[in-house]
Amino acid sequence: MTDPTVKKKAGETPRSPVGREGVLDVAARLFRDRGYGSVSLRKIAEAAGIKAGSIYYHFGSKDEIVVAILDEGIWAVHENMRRAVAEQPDTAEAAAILRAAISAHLRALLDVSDYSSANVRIFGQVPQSVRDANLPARRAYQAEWDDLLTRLQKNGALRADVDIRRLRQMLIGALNATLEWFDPARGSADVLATAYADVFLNGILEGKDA
Amino acid sequence: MTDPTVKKKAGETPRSPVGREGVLDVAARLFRDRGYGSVSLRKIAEAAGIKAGSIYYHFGSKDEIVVAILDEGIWAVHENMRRAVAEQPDTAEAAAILRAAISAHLRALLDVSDYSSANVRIFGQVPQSVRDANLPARRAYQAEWDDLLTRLQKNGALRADVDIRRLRQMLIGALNATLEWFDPARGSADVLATAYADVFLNGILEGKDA
DNA sequence: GGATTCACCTAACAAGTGTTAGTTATGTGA
DNA sequence: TCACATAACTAACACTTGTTAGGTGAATCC
Repeated sequence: MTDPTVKKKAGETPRSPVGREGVLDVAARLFRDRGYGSVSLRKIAEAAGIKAGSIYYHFGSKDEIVVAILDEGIWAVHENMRRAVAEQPDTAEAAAILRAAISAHLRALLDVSDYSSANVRIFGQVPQSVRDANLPARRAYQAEWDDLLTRLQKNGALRADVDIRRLRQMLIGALNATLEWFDPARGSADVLATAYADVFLNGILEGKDA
Repeated sequence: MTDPTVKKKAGETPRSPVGREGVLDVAARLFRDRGYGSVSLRKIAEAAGIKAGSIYYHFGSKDEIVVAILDEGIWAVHENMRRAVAEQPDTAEAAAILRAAISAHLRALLDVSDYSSANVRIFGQVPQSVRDANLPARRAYQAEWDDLLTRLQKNGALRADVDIRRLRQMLIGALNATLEWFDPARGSADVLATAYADVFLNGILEGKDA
């Protein structure tokens, strides 16, 4: 009577495995929304549709999950930003290159990657050992920005008197802060990126730009 | 033999009470450094030099502590910023007023108040009910900024095409983000405020300012 | 000097924490 | 068909969590 090739009862979803990736996806969103200390393995498991103990099939500890999320988060912004800059034509002006980088960073946080937004929001809350594990990736991304800004300054496009390291901290910090209030229903990440670039490039005082 | 007016044994500090304020001071610093979910009442109590149960003499719940810290934090920045603007002479230029406000906000976070920095860092992690309790204070402070920026724009000092609400979010967000990396050993909050104001007022492109 | 108040203490509670060990059902390759 | 790998499961562990009830010693007031 019952087809032997169909093992599931009617009405049951085939129930494909959640897997390591599914756990990470769900955990990244929870960490981003509620913070590191407020998210337990049982909450992650429940949101993923499995039981807490099962998480240890994929990960050795809670911190291992967090490190994986933090690393993937940096990788995603880094890749997004690097590609956007590389895609600019050789003839591109300094302003256009900077705009592309700003937009890429912002879109990674607000549109593309839950991992990137999770990284920004929980990095300051995780144990020191977890932070340390994520530091190399962070530093590599910062170096990418420093290289770009230094190049533009040497070309004479940026003021000579701005400290590159501090400028990078200001820029990334300002962009990351959008996570605190950005509402996709109120405007796109792209429009926001343009507004940020306008202010950073030309300032807000009347009558100062070309 | 022993003086009856001296009740403590020699070597013992008079042991003045920690009190409500002492608990709040210690809690604000812990919340700021470790995040909301990672700080238990027992950790607060230990840091304050009392036992966990004793906290309930001063507060009705953990959330009551957090709300008190968040409110005090906004009050401190708000007061700092309002005073700095009010102290500007009537003849002050728009740029000078804005610089004063920026500097006041930044100093409140980085120098003056552990409560203000705690607010910025944990607001996004606390339960909805706690957030709601702090919202009126937040909105009042935001309105103060919006008023200031609108006034400067009407005077023609700020570009007419910048959206005030978004500019305020950009400004406060950028300044708040300094908490993530600021190191007092590397430079004062005042110097940092000047650098931020320079960028926001004039931008970073070469050859654009007066 | 007795009562009261202040600021703490101890001890316990039920619920939730990360983690481990052992088990089970499903699918795949030989 | 048997062996194995995959991806879960259950049940428990020691510990931590916010919170409560009741008790204690010192200072203050009448």
